[in-house]
Amino acid sequence: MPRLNLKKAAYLQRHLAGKVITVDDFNKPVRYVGGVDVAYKRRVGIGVATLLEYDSMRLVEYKHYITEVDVPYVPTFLAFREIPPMVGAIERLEKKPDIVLVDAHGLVHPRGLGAASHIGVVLDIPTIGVAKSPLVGKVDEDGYIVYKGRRVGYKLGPRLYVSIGHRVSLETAIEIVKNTLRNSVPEPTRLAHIYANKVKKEMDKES
DNA sequence: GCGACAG
DNA sequence: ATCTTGTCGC
Ligand SMILES: [Mg+2]
Repeated sequence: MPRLNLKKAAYLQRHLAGKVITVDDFNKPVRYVGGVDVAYKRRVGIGVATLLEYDSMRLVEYKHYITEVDVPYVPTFLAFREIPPMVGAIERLEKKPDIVLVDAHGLVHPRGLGAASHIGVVLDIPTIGVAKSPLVGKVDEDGYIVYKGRRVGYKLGPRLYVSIGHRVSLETAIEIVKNTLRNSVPEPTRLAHIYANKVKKEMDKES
């Protein structure tokens, strides 16, 4: 059942954390921004990836990927639960996003590898972590999330925490997320969340 | 050792 | 995140 060896999982996270790139390394100017989220129906995960035009925040396309999820949710190990459905959905996109917003933390993590960074390193794509609640660290007077003496993220709102995922600097990540806001909520992940739940409800009718 | 703890 | 319908209010 719980196929998750926390000992090995933590080791893998520390290993991959060393591969996280914290400087801008993506196509500029950004044309397409992606967003990913996952909804669940029992043990079935429904991952959704959206792709929007950066300048207009208009949805261009979105795809979903359904897969069985046997890994339980364990704080700081979220990636092992959500990466499969998220990756499946991202790979189904016809166009490729220049950077992807992930509904989770990136560098704001005990071992420096939240799900947003984990996905970025594994797929080698630029990512940004956009979480709705804190995980670690303290917010200083300027809004930066400080953890172990390092500025790992930024609190953009009461329910919005931004952090480096992969191949992007914190300042650039903050700027990009700001440009995707609609009523204080990142549009790419907001839509991914909505579509994931829509697919889920379709499944409810049947089973 | 105790408590916190993304989604 | 999920379980779960209707209902109050703009
Ligand atoms: Mg989510």
